[in-house]
Amino acid sequence: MTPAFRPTDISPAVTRLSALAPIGSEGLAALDEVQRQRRKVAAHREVTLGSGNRVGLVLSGWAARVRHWSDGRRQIMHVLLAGDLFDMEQAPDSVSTIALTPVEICPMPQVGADEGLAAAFAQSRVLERLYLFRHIARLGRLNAVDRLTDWLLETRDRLALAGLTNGNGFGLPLTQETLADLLGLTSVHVNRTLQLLRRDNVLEWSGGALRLIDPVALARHLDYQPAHAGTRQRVSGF
Amino acid sequence: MTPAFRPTDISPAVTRLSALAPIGSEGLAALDEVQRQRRKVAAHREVTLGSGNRVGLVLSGWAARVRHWSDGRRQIMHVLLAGDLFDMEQAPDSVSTIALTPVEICPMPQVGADEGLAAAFAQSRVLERLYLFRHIARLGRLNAVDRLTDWLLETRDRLALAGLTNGNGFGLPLTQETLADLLGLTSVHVNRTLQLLRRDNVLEWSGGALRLIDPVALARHLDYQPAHAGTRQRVSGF
DNA sequence: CGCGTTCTTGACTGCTTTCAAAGATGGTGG
DNA sequence: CCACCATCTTTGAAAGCAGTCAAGAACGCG
Repeated sequence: MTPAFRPTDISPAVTRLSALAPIGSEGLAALDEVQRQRRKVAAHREVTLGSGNRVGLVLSGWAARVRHWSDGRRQIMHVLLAGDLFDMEQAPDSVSTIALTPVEICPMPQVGADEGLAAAFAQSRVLERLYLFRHIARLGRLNAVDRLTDWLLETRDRLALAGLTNGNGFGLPLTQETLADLLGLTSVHVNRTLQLLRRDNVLEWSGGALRLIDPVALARHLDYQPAHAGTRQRVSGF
Repeated sequence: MTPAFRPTDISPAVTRLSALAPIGSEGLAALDEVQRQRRKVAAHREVTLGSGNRVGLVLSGWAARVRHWSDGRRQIMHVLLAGDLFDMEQAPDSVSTIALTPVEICPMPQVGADEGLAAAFAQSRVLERLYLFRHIARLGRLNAVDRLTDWLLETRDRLALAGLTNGNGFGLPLTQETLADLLGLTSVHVNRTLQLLRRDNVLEWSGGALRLIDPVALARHLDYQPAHAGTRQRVSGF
C-alpha cells in the first residue's frame, strides 16, 4: 500500500522456495550468490541462458513458454513466475521462452549439500508438472468463463507462495491478448468474458491490479483445489 | 505380419529405453530383475503402486492420467505407453492413473551405476514434459481434425520408439469416447472427424489397427516435428 | 444367438470466432 | 501542458465449429 514500505528485502523467488521447503543457510548463501549474477530481459524478448547453464531461475517478472505456428497463431503453455525454474535444453520444435513483462533471471544455483534447497527444487518441479496437467484439463474441458477463473485462482495461489498477493488481489500485468494466447481463446472473447465476470461481481481488474471477490465460492464451483495443500503436508513431513 | 514370428523377446519397454540411451549390461539386468515383479492391471481399473514405490514403469498396454469432475466430465491429460515412467506421488486433486487397456507395470528399477539407464530415464522425463507441452498447444489452438491427426502423429512416433509400429500403422486400442476425453471433444464429434479423415484418405482405422496414409504431408501441414529428432542427437553426444 | 458396448446419424442449439471499426489509455516529444 | 501515436480495450453483426439430445445400426463377446 505505502510504496515506501518494504516488509523484507528478501526476493520473491527466495520467499517461494522457502515456502516449498525450509532452506538451510548454505542454500540461502547459494541463492544469494547466484542472484548476484542476475540478468534483465526486456518485455517481449526471448529468455536465454548462457551456454554453460541449462536451468534458470526466475527472480522477478512474468515469462512464458510459448509455441508458435507459422500462420501467426500462438499458445502459451506455461507461465513462469518468481521462484520458478525453467530448463533450456530440449525444445525441439518451436517452443520458446518469452518475457511477458520485464524479467530478471539467474542460473539455477548448485544445490550442494543443502537438502532443503534440493527439496525445494524437487517440489518446484513436481508443482510445475501439476500446473501443466491442470492447464491441459482447463483447455480440454472448461468453457471460457471457467478457464479464466480457474487460471486466476491457480495464479493467485502461485503468487501467494512468493508473497506477491494482497489478500484476494494481485498484480496481473498481462494484456487480454496474452490471456487469450494462454487460455486458447481470442482476445475478443476474453474481453467479453471479463465483462461478464465483472458484471457478475466475480472479479475487479483495473490498473493492473486484479481482485477476486469470492475465491472460496469460485473454487467450490470449479472443483478447484489448491496445488499446495497436499504437498505442503508432505514437505512438513521431512 | 506373420503372427508366429517375433523378432526378439525384448519387451517394448526395454526397446524404448534403449532407444533413448544405450543401456549397459547392469541396467539391462536391473530391468530384467524388476520385470519379474510385473503386475497386471485390468482395463478401466486404477493403476497403483505398492506403498514402497513412488515411480512405476509401464511394460505393456495403454494407461492414462485422468482428471475427473464431479459432473462426470473427464479429461485425459497424458497417455502412458510401454517404457513410460509414471510418478504416483503428488496428485493433490482428482488426478488418477487408469488402465485404458490391460496393462502390465512394475516398479522403476534402481539406476545404480548404469549411466545409460540413468540417461534413458532422464530423457524419458524430458520427453514426457514435451508431450505435455504439445498437448496443451493441441488443445489450445487446433481444431478437431488437426487435434486428432497431430496426436496420432505423436503417438505413432512414441510407439515407434518401443518398436510397436508397423510402418505407418499401429494398433490403436482406444474407443472413440476415450479419444474424445483425450482431445477435449465429444465422442460424437470424434466420430464425425474420423469420417472426414477416412473420406479424405488421411487414415484407415479398422479392427483396432490404424494407418496414416501420408504422415509426411500431415506433419508438414501441422508444423509437426518428431520429438526425438533433436533429442537423439543430444543423447549421442554423451 | 443375445446382450451390452460402441459406432453412426440427424436436427437443433450455442459458444466462440471472425471481421471491422470505434473508443480508451498511456507514454513521448514539442 | 497538450497534441500525437501506438497499443490496448470495447462493441456489433454474422458465420462456423463443436455440443446436445435422441435413436437406430453395428459390433464383439460370452
